Amino acid sequence: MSNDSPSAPAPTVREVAQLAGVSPMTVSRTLSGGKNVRAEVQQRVLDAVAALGYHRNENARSIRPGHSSGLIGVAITNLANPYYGQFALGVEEVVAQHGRRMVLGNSGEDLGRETQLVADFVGRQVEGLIVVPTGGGAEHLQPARLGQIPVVLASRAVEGLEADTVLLDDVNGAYEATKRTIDAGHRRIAFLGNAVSVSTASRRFDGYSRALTEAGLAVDPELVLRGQQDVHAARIAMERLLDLADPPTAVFSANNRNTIGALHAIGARQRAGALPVTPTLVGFDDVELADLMQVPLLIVSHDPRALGAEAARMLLERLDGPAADSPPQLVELPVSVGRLPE
Amino acid sequence: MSNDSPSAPAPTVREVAQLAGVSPMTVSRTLSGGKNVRAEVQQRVLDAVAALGYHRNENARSIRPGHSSGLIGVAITNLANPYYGQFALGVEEVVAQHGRRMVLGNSGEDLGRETQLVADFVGRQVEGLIVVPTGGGAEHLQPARLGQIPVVLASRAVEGLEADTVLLDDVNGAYEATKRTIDAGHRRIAFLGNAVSVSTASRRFDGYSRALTEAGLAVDPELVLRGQQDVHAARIAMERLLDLADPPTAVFSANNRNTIGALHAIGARQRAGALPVTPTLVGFDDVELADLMQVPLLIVSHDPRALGAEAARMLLERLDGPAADSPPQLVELPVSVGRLPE
DNA sequence: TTGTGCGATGGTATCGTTACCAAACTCGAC
DNA sequence: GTCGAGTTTGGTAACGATACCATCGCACAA
Repeated sequence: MSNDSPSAPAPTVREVAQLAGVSPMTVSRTLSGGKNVRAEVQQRVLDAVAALGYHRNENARSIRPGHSSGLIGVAITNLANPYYGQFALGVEEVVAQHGRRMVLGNSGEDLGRETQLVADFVGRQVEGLIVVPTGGGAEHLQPARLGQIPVVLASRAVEGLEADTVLLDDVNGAYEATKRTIDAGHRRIAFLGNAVSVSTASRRFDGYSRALTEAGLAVDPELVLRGQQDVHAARIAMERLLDLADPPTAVFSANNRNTIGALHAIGARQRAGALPVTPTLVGFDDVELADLMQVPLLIVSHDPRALGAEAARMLLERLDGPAADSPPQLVELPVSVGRLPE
Repeated sequence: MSNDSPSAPAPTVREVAQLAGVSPMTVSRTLSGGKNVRAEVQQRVLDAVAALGYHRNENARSIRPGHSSGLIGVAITNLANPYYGQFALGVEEVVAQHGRRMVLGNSGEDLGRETQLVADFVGRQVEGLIVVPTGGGAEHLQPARLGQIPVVLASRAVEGLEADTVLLDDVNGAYEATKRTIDAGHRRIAFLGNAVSVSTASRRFDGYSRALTEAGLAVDPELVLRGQQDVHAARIAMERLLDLADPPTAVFSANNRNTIGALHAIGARQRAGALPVTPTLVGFDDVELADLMQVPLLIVSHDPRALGAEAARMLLERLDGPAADSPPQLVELPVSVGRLPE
């Protein structure tokens, strides 16, 4: 009902107090529960709050001793990947249940941006950090740099950094999926992966190669293509595999970007009638619609939302839990390996 | 190098000053550019900052007059939808370029949570808001409630709210796609849509029905199914259409959730060999892999990242631009309508 | 030598809020 | 009517950072 001047600053507790005819303290008390304030006075205060459109200044509150900001800083690598949208959702849901808010930044797989993000989060007095590390550097996450702010690493580990970490069971997922592919009779199984420096990529490669080795199969360098960070690069890599003199009969893809790229390459050749034998695709991460493709498919599936939720839970345990000083924990969430068709 | 006590509070400018043997003012000056501070003193200060792991408290800074928080509040409806991940990415990129940070909240299509989110953002002194409104209420976004904080509505408009708005060209996109479907010979074209209260849904329905009407076709209530908010509901709706005595030869789907659900329904029947005629699918929003499906498909595509970027640009124009008081603007971003196969 | 001007530095007050203490008031018991 | 206990209210200081003004010192010109 009231818009004083065109560029009035936000109203303060003082102005509310004046309008209600009380002291600022009474306003403050009313807004934090109303203990020891007469009901009639409370009503006057609340009316004044509504009339002025007053909101407590959380930043001012947060500089007072004992009070904290209620912010959780989240740095992820690629918001364009639906996987990380789900991850962020899981984080958001859990922290919101605990009265916190999420500040989200996107590093774009760039260590410099990640470092900047983290420094900014700290300056904003976040209570804790959840980071999907780009890898390639840990300096900016060391406790000496962060002071008392706890950090949880999600999805990827960082060497040389002691911190709570939540991962997927990458190694076993990749191992199990590759093993089932071998059991189905495949002998030439290729590998498509993202950047080697990313810990998920190397863990999944480890599972893949362990399964091959255990079955007495060699890891053929010709069939291992790594470093594809987006769908386009993955498609080109898959085309290279299809063009080999002796193409693989199955392909293990280490993440959903690579799976989608591979499906595009396969789909294009199918339509062109230029694919004598359709390779079996084994992919880590769920892909919407993948189950409808005309390609034999085995998915190692998991729930990124649960991953985010678990990271948030670990962080809140440090913040609110009793054992805030316990040693860093490592949690590996299970993945589920589907079944190959027929 | 230094971790005093197990639970030391974050160091303050005072402690840095003491360690460097200067006054807090000199520290402050050094950290904001170093004007009028001797180089040698600056170095001492910077050493002390590094030794203590000091970060300026942005919250304390932000309560000083003239200084603002650098935060942009973003409320979206469904982070699980890849579309909104891309949208958030567009926002983040643009605001980061302007030295701001994004605080992201997910409303889950719930007006109560949206209201709470917005109030919280205001309390945290965000400089501006970007909201994808759930619809069904505008009270919490009225200028009287927000004070001087500018708001940009994205993707969906809100009736009775004067605010900058950026939409897609929903009506024309739906009209054009429907028209091309009619031109291709289809006469029974169904409609699958999300909640009627969502403005995109009704705008796209408008375009659909206008195209039908102009072609002298009636909107058949039997063929219009609305209110499907997720993939599962959409699949069931599509199955109902397929079960009709006289099923549609084409289906217009108003968003990607409905498109994916419809593809699942169609795909399942195709595999079961229970689909005499595969209907043509016309869908708003891009869908990864949709182009590889064995279904005649026409996509009305657009770039959610550009939508987010545009919303951020409009907001920053209000904040930093010269014409901060100009009347609310409405921008409609173009969509691109593909071509029907053969 | 004295004066002038400028660069370097520190003291103080302030932003919005609330913890702490003191003061004023209410009510019932004697 | 007086006292004490409990409730309600307000004043003051402090959180961390910095704008503003005062002060100090130095170099150079007269």
